[in-house]
Amino acid sequence: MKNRKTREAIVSAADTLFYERGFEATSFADIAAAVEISRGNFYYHFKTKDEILSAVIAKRIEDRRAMLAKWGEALAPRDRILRFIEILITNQSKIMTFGCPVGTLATELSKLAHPAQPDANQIFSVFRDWLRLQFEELGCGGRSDDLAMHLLMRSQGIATLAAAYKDEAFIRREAADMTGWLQSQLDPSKASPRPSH
Amino acid sequence: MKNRKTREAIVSAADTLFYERGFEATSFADIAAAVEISRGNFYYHFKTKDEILSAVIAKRIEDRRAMLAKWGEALAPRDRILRFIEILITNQSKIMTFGCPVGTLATELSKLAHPAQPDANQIFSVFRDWLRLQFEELGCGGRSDDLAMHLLMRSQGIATLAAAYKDEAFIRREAADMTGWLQSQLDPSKASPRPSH
DNA sequence: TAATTAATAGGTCAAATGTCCTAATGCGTC
DNA sequence: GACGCATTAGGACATTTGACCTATTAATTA
Repeated sequence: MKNRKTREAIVSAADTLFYERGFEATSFADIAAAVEISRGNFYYHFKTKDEILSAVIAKRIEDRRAMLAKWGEALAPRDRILRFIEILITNQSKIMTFGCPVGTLATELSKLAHPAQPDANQIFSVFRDWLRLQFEELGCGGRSDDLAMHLLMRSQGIATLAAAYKDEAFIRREAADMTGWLQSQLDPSKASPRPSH
Repeated sequence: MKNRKTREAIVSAADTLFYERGFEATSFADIAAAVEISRGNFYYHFKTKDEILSAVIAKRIEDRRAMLAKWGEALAPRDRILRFIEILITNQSKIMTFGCPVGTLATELSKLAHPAQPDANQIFSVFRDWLRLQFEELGCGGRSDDLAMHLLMRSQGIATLAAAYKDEAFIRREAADMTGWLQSQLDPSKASPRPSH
């Protein structure tokens, strides 16, 4: 079926455009042009803009779940968390240009009081729940969710400032500090009070 | 002159609306309605939307400068930084609903590739420079700017997650953790590796 | 091959938006 | 009181947007 292929192309293009320009700033025509289809064809697949948004959010959730599942197969819990921190380095240039795809969408939908806001938060929760699980496996018990939120918080803060200042060194420095923080949490005895500063 | 009064009312209303709904999502009509003036009158004061944006950014910079100057008179450097952290608690409910006014504007303008983005970043820099100055006064020397960025980073991360999850306890917990971090930086000997977690 | 469904193209529509203009009104000065 | 400038009102306009419709083509099935 050509159906699925076109549909996926639309969702993929919308995903990119929503990330790079924002949800509101992206129009039907923009997406249709990116996929090189007519607006009519577009309407055949998605009746409303909210429908595309839902599809994009679903795709993002699925993509992240798949990524984390891959890490789960190959890495130990501690290394999985380190890999999470490394995303900041890996996606450096995109983050410096467009910020964090998860955070910026959640923020935008929050301001628009958009009904899909809870769905967008689910993308956050994919990471939150996964991180909590890693900390639990590492024996952090009841602190695990707090630690997960702390890591998420740092990622969001780093992404926001990185996008504002376009400062590579800042990202690297804070990623290293995050790693130091992680070690101090998992191995309190060896912790240094000044990890990298 | 009535001129200035109307102008200030417009900028003030635009400031609020840009914060609560975002820049793009706020229309001329929205602002005019909020001030209860006609669009024609509006156009007399501001010819383009970008002109209003500039005025709003200038106002935000001025407001923050004034706030920080006040703190400078009454508080010691250390307490000034603590007061900065307290903003998160003081503005809790607004932050949980609309995020950080500084970060969300900078992010939005960044995505729109808006020419005023550097101006919006100046609001960030008001805090960054001020925080750096406090750390310098506290004898942190060359680390001062990094420490300032670290505090900004945490504020942004907390605001983003607070807006997503609307979690008061999270804000309080992370604000306390930030305070602990501050103490560990200013007074390394007494530092505990697990401030609050 | 004929019939039916899936998919695409392109045009239309009302509403909203940023921008601009002109006419009217207030208001201080001579 | 009359003049001139500052301010305000409200409408006009082109463009864009999300949404919708119908006609046409491609694909599948009978």
